[in-house]
Amino acid sequence: MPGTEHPRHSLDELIQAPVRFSIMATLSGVGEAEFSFVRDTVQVSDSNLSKQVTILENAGYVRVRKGYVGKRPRTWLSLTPVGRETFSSQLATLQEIAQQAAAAAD
Amino acid sequence: MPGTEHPRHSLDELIQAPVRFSIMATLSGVGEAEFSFVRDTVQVSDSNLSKQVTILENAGYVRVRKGYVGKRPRTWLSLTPVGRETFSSQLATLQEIAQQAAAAAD
DNA sequence: CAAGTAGTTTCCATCTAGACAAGTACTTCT
DNA sequence: AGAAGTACTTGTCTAGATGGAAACTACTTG
Repeated sequence: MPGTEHPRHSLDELIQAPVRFSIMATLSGVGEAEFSFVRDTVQVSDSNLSKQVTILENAGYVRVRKGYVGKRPRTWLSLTPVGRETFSSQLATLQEIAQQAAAAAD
Repeated sequence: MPGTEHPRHSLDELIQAPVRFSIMATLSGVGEAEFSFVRDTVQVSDSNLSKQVTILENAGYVRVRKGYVGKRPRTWLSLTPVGRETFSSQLATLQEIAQQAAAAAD
C-alpha cells in the first residue's frame, strides 16, 4: 500500500524513550505506586526518576499524589486515564508495526 | 505482585528504538528484502537506513548481502536467526506488558 | 564525457539520559 | 538542642544517540 504512512510515525515520542516507557509500563501494571517502588523497579536514580516524572506529569500521563505516611512525606504515582490510554495505544501501534511486516510479505 | 520482576527488563534497548524496531519488523515479515524496499517501507533516508543497518549488523541481528542485478550493485537485508529470535521475544515481552496493563485496568 | 544509480561516510546541530552535587523541609536520634 | 537521616527536587555538565544534508565511491548508462 504505497502512499500510506508507516505506523512508526504515530508512536508517541515522549514514551518512546526507554526510561519513560519503563515508568509507564511499571505504572500500567499497578494502580498506584510509591516513588521508591518505581525507582527500584525501573532501577533509576532518585534525580532521574524525579525529572522523568515531571515530564510525564506535564504531559498529563502521570498523576503525582503527595501525602504522608505517619509524619513522613511520601509520593505516589499513577497513570491518568489519558496516560493509560496513550500507553495502551502505543503498545497497539508496536503490534501493528510487527503485523504490517507480515502483510508486506505477500 | 511485588517481588516479581517487571517484563520490561527483558526488552532489548537496541531494538527498542523506533527506526530499528521498524526495520526488524519489516525484515521479520520477509525472507530477504532489498535495501530500497526497507527504506521505502520504513520511510527513512538512505543515510539513516545505512547507519541503522550497520548497527544491527554489528549486533548480529541483520545479515547484509551484496550482489548485482544485471551490472548494478544491490544490497539485500535479512534477519539472522539470532535477530529473528530476539525480535520475536521482544514482541512477546511487549505482549506481556500489554496484558499486565490490561489486568491492572480492572 | 556528463549524468545517474546505489548506497556510504562525514559533518554538524540537536536532544537526552544520567551522574553528581547541593538544596529543601521536615523528622528522628542522641 | 544539634547532628543525622528521609524523601525527594533542582542545577550543572557531559557522553552518547539521532538524523538531515551533502560529499564521496564505484560503476553504468546515455
